[in-house]
Amino acid sequence: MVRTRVIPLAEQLLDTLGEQGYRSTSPRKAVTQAIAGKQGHFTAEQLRQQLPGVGRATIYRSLKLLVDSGALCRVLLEDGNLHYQLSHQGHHHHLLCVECGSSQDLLGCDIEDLLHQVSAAHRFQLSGHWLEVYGRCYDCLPKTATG
Amino acid sequence: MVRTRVIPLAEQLLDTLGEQGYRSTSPRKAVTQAIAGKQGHFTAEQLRQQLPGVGRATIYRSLKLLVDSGALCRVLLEDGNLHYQLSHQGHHHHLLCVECGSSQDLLGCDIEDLLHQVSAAHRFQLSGHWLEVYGRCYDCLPKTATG
DNA sequence: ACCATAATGATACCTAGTCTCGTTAATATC
DNA sequence: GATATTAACGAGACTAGGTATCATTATGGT
Ligand SMILES: [Mn+2]
Ligand SMILES: [Mn+2]
Ligand SMILES: [Zn+2]
Ligand SMILES: [Zn+2]
Repeated sequence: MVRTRVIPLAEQLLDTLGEQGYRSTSPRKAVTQAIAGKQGHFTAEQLRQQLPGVGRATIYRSLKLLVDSGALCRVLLEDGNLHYQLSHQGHHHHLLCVECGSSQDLLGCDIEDLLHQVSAAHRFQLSGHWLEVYGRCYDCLPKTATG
Repeated sequence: MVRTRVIPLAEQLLDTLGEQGYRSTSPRKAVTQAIAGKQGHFTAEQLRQQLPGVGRATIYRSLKLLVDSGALCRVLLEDGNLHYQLSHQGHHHHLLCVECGSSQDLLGCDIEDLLHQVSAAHRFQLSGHWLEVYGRCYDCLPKTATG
């Protein structure tokens, strides 16, 4: 009997679903394990190729559940492609490197406050927003001042 | 001979393309006229239905040219659908009403400054961003304090 | 008027995602 | 542990939105 290593985070994801009444099925175990092992953001298609035994509809259904539960966040790349990424906190945004594709969480940003202010000025009742920030991460900056 | 009314803005859009070396063709005239007559945002599909004589590829090609030239901006609705809208100024953002679908340009917003600050704090070289703001416009707010 | 070629539209194709529906398997109850 | 209920599954058809191909047409320069 092979002892498969269960990543704690995967169990946690599954538990989150369980608390919402969703059953703990083996496709969901496979999906949550695969996601828990991911470093950066990924597409549904990548996940699908990694889990050929799981049906396509199930992949998409699981992603939706995890996004709705807050465990995953959607990331819109500059090229328009939608990726997914583990969400370690609540609502937040990403600094996406157009060079290496890495993403950093945007921390200590009072964009919400700013949006509330300007919304009020426009007599607009703010209910949500979508923000993505593109550029180059530190590792991808040209290291010297001249080319 | 029918005298079709040419909307000045349509000519202006066509001129913009002309300055970039693109020919003034009749499909492009049809597209720019249709767009010039639009009030709010619209989808490629709506434009296509309005112009059954223009090929689908041409609709998309024209939209791309106009976005690239800065005459149109893309607007991402909360449901994920991509719309287009005349761009009266340079880079800017929209307050999108989830009730009536209207959009206001977000003015006097120093989000760029804020993003530069926080990017610098993350040692991130900012090159672009995408922001959409969702909520209710003044007309769609409940008019009284109680339900 | 003529020419080079940009632009077009019909069509096939593609990617990402949803829907349907008959089958399977997870949980609750006994 | 057996049974019943029904959530969840997967195969596959389908859809929306958009792109690639390519033979034909129309534009703008001379
Ligand atoms: Mn994140
Ligand atoms: Mn605008
Ligand atoms: Zn990078
Ligand atoms: Zn409204």
